[in-house]
Amino acid sequence: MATFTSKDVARLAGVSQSTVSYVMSGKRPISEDTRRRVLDAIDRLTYEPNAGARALASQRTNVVGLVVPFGAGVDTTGLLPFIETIAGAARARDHDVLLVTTNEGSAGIRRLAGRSLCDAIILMDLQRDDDRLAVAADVRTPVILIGVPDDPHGLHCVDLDFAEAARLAVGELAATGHDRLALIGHPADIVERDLNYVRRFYDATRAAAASHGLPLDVIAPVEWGREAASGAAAALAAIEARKLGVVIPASNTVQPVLHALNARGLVPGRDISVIGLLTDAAAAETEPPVTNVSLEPRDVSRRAMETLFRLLEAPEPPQVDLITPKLTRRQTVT
Amino acid sequence: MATFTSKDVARLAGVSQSTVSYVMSGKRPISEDTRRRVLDAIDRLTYEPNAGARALASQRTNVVGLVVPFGAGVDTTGLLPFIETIAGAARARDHDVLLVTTNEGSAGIRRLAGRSLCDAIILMDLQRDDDRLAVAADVRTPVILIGVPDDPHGLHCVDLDFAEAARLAVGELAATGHDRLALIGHPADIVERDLNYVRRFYDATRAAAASHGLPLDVIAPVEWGREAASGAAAALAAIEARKLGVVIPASNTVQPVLHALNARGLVPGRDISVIGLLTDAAAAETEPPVTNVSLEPRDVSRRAMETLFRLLEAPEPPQVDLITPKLTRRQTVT
DNA sequence: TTGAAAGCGCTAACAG
DNA sequence: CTGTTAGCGCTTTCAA
Repeated sequence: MATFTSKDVARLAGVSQSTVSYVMSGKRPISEDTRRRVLDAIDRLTYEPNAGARALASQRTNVVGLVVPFGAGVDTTGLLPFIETIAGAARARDHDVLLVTTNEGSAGIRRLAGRSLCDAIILMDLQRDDDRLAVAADVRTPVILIGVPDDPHGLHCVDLDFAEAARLAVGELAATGHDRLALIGHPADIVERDLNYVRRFYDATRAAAASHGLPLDVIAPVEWGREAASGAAAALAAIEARKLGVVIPASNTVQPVLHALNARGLVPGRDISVIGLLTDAAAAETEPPVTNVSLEPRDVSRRAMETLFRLLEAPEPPQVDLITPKLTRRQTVT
Repeated sequence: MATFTSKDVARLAGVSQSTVSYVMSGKRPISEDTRRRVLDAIDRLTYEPNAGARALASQRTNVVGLVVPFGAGVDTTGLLPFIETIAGAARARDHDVLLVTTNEGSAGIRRLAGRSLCDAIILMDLQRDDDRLAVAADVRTPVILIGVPDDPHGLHCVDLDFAEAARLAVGELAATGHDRLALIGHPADIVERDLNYVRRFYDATRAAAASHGLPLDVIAPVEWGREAASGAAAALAAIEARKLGVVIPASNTVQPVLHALNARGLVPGRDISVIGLLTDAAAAETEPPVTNVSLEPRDVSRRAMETLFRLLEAPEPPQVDLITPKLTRRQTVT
């Protein structure tokens, strides 16, 4: 497969190179006749425009930079749907996705922007006070945050409304007559990284419990995996309550805790209630299916991409765009 | 943050633009003195070379294209480690990763190659007879396959040695005195997609069972999730055997089947033996920890990237590079 | 409605 | 050891 240039297309179609360009971009009117000849030449040669040349000339790469949390022991559960949705939305507008990992820190953002590797950047997995934000705000390339840091530095934010999620969970447990609540925390390294949504959820849970007049025990940190889950279950078993309701915001922790409770003879949905913060798909697959507040990465990602493409057409004042979660009753709350 | 060009650096350092380029690439000797001045200028301006311009001039993008299986209901379990390892290896050599999803089909490969978006492509999730292979073989950009199709079309392949994995599993069950084996299959859509490794594993399991003189029941297809796992457990329970050994190559299916067996009072590791094909990390986390044949995406990815960078320096005759799995005894085989 | 031509920012001969 | 210069393949004025 030889590789052709727009010059070859032009020659074959008997037009100038600029005409080929204009046919492709639609940026100026072209007679139906020449347009046909050009398009015909394009696919007879299976011509594809050279991305580097195009980027150089047009200052547009048609690439979206995506900074994802790898490496650091992250809650990676919901990550794939984010990536997938973002990639899909990008392709729908003839853009590609360049992947950068979080462990590069701000250097990754500098590189994406400095080298003009992409037209816009999506930043995930924000810490509450993230040093990458200063860089992100400083850079010419528009940056969209998935997550809401303490200070967004004038950047656009999109995220699930974690405070509302907490309110929904607590509200449901209050409405079903629980007299005491417990919150199962995240692993220590996640808490230490001070991820924005973790704190947002905890704070709102506390506030909601207080406003319902319910005592709240916080069991944290709780690492991933079986052992830690057993420990958490033991701690739950030790709580004195007429009717105890448990909230578990760490998706990965939900299933192990359900098992551990069962193993102690505390059947979720009968002896103890559990509400998890996880995707509907994941909630439907737990054993037993856990009543959940939705955490839908696809919705968040889609919204982020909409914002991104709007920003690429015209600048906009930054805003915080929160997506409302919903509660789905399954088998773990009575 | 204004953005500078190598001309600005040259001016500030009092040298020519080409000298700046050579300092960065190391492609010709530079006196210690000018090198210092240039490097100094570079970081005073926080200069970063424009990727498009560099690609255009050098015919090298410093980008690796990665085609990942999204969308199609894929066994997505082990995907993240692949991506992560590949991204890391790329960064270690100053390359970035451009993500393309499988559901674009061969068009994705055409685009990556045709637009010169990357220097090399890694293709995952191959079907045994994949229409993308013809395109991949036709294209100037080197392509590395993770997986081994029936006909590699002269492309480099890297993968786990699934046949050896099957032999290890069957051998272990034979050695521990099992008189009958069962293989739990994949979901129907995965089988229909005719993924290369699925067939390789099945065939080798059959052959190994035969060579040990052990009867083998194949229970397939088995969908993801609880219900299908119960069905599979029922089928296992119905098999007449003195000592039954089960092999489960679908990572996602291992845990649900273990639960389902337990629920029927068939305790894995006591009443029935189970060997899973999954990563060591995942195996250690199942309940109970399942004896496993390793499926280590990191090793495979690392190897693929080594091959890729070698190929970028000099062409090489294609080869099939199989990574040897190992068996780890945990608690589900007696 | 179309063409000619000037760059975009870099690399890599070629020349000294 | 370093500078000059000719492109890389595209987009986009400017002119017609």
